[in-house]
Amino acid sequence: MPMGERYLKSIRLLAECIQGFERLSGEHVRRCGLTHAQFDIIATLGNTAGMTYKELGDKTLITKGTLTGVIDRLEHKGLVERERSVDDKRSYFIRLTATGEQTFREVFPQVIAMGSQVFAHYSEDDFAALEHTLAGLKQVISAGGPPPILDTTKEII
Amino acid sequence: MPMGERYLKSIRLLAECIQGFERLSGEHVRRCGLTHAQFDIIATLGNTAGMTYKELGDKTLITKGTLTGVIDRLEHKGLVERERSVDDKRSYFIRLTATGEQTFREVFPQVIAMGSQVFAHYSEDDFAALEHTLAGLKQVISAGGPPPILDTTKEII
DNA sequence: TATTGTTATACTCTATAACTATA
DNA sequence: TATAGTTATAGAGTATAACAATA
Repeated sequence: MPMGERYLKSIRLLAECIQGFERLSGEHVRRCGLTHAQFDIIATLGNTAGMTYKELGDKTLITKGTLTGVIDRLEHKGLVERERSVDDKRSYFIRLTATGEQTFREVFPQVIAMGSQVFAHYSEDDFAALEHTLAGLKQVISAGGPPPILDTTKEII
Repeated sequence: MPMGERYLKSIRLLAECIQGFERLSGEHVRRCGLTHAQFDIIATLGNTAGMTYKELGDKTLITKGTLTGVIDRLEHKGLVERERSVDDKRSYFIRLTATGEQTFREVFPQVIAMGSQVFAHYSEDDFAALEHTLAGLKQVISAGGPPPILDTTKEII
């Protein structure tokens, strides 16, 4: 294998892990009538006082034009609500309604329970190793290139 | 943190890694006028003699109804071609055309080169550690639960 | 002038179910 | 009867650009 493709196996594994996890969690999400994007929003807003479109878009990687549609549908379902920001009148705060909170508390634990079963046999060391390697990976990826120093001996985040 | 949520950090990291990687590779993919699903097909067909819809659907997790549309658009662009299977006349083989092969050889190396830069400072040990943890993760996820034995001392695949 | 969010457009993906032709 | 792929439907996500209100 050419050295330029050395990382491909990792990326393939990464993609397969995500696909697999989403396939498992997707059942619970869809059972509540939520799409993946909608669940992303609910999960992002859960346990917060709300945030602006800008923040929501940055966290979920949904562009503003698309976000309006997703929020519209969630608002129509009565799961989120818009409120004008006091500081900046161009801006809206989006937050979960009482119903939205309820959905969050129902769906999220189901996904958590499913994940808990998957990871039932992971030890503290297994988790630590997984987090350490993923944290390093995340850092180089989000930097768009290698970091100044890659210290593999301690936790990065 | 409740023990039931111990794995959430890993999943968040996993999702962020994939998001970050797709954000980087997405540029190259879109620059060639391909969508993510279309690139999946091109990448899956690359370096193969072709495969049936069933196989393509299984590998890319695209359901058959959707797959017809994706293949239609790729065929319309002249990147793939259908050919009736000899063994089973219900079945089609899908393979890259010469143009499709060319696109594969153009786009894929660009994504590879981008990835190579990202992973430039990864050592052989870094790759081994990453693959080992991801392989274990993939196994428990695809099994939908814990594996019979989780042997963390050797490579799983 | 720049930014926040909306609207409009056009396309793609998605799941689902009914359909055909083969097996 | 069961399977491979198509078609039809309806909804949802996506990028993009033009736009209004505000900063």
